[in-house]
Amino acid sequence: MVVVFKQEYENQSMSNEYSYSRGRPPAESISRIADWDINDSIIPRVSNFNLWEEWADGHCRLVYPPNCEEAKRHASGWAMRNTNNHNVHILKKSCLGVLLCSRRCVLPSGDTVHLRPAICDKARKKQQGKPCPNRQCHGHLEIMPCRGHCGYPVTHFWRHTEYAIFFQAKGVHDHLRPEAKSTSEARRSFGTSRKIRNFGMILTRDVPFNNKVLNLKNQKQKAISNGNRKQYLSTQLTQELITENRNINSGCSCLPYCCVCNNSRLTAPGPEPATAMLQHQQASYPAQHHHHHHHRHYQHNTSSSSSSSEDDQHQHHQAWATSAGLQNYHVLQQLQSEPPSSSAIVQNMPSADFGFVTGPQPASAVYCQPMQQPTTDGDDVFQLQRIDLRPPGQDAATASSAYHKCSPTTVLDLGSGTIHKSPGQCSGDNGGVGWQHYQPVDYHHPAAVHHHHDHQQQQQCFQTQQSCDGVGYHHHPGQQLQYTTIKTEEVPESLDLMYPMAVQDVDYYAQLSSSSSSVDAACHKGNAVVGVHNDGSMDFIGGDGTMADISASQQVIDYMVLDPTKLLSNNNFYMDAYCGSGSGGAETNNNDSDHTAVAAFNEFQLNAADIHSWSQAINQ
DNA sequence: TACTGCGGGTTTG
DNA sequence: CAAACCCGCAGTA
Repeated sequence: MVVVFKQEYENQSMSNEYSYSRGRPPAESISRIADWDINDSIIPRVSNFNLWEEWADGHCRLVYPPNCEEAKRHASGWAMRNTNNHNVHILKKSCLGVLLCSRRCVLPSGDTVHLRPAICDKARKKQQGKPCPNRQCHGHLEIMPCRGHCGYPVTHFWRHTEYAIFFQAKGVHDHLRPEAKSTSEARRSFGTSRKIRNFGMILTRDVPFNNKVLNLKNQKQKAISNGNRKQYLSTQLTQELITENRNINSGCSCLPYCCVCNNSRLTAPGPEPATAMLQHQQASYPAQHHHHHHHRHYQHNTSSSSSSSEDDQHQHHQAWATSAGLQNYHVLQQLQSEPPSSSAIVQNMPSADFGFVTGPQPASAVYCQPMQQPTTDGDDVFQLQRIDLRPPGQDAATASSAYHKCSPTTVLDLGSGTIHKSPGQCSGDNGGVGWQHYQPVDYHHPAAVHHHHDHQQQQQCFQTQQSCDGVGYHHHPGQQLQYTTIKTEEVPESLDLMYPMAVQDVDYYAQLSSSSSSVDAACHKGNAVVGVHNDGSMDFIGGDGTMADISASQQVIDYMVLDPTKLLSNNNFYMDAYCGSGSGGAETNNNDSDHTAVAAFNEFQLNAADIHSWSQAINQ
């Protein structure tokens, strides 16, 4: 057996400057493509390891160092339960899905419920049927099982060798990420579900700095019981956020939404229509890769020495650099009026900690926009993202509620840097009509302090490739990120966005396998387009999904508006668009509208659901 | 009380 | 036969 661990190391500056994008593994992590299988009789010895991926998703193979605590614990953000595969050498786990509200309630803030199922069967049974944490909802908790692997739960395999810990995942989670394990544990330590209910509402309404307090206990315990564990966690903090989710199908070549396997429920209306899409897209959303300042390779002697001040800053930025922060940005704004005093922190726990996902998740990726750090000259720009510096410029609640009502008045094509304006329509297919085009303004790398945001954003907003056999990640040195700052002059408050774009620096769609060509159309992620309302709400729009869009910086593109109301109320709306025309993605879509639908659907996955990474980041 | 790993056993395709 | 699944047990926190 020829074993080649394809390394995709970048030199540090390169990784800082160019490397982050959706669909690619962390630049400092080795490729998720490996010429080994967990079931191989002989597993190669390796010395280069992947960074820890808490939310590993899709078909992937990862190698962790033998001293990786998370790997040793076979940890995962997903709720994975042990499954007996009658192989003492390989530990197999299957996903339990996520606990959802039976009514799929959406809080005024836009939050939804996504609790972590208990691993223990008995405890899990007790969870089900309990009242929804949303006090104003009369629904009950129910399990949405994972069917991400051809109709069966996603499975994780762990295999230990003397020199490494091998991890292999099969399937693509078709549901929301559950709350982070640390959050679940913390909540449990808090007490009964009744408390949860109350907490949930409090937190959802208020602050995002929640779990910092919520997990104090946990942290204490960890620190006490684990010696230098704490320090390790600070390292982990970065690494966990580096989680990169994209799918590299080595076994099943089905598309995540239109699995061509026999059992895929996604090809037909499933029992959980209201959430299937939301969940899938959420699940497919990569954990955030942020903050290269803390990036490090996993070597045999992994260590961390972040200063407290660094950590503070790190956490501070991280809250905004992660999609979770984005999800809650409006909540943060509310919090702005109050200094984050300890009491406030105690009272205000983020919805994330209690299993809420803020906002219509499909569109939550849109929230990344306010996070874009502008050049320092724009006081009128990016007020939202500067909550740490000043009071918010907009009312979050307004933005959230308005989100459901209107389509964007301003749309930024993240791929081309073109800004489109419209009077605002509420249609899901009004793409392009009436939009004005603004030429992108190229601002090269802004202040270094924003680097992590840049990367974060890039990863968030570039769709990842998924479910394609053999995904190649190619870097083209010497090219730079392009930052596009848009200042809307006519409607100053309507939109100010800057978005880091990888212009021609990444070949997202290089296919290593000829077999992937048939699914190119479905796999390609086009330009991410974000619409921002005057009130701060935003819609999410996908590009046309063609490769040309990736590098084309100023072309007019096709796009469609993903109407959150459709996403929430009609699970099949975009699904139909996605699957209906392409035979489950198994055939190439040549029709432009199909491209649009496919791309839009894929882009739909771009949500700011990485609440857990964010939570943990805050914690640690 | 819950998590985790283990392993016997059953069901299903 | 492989894979998924159920169940109980033991150790641990």
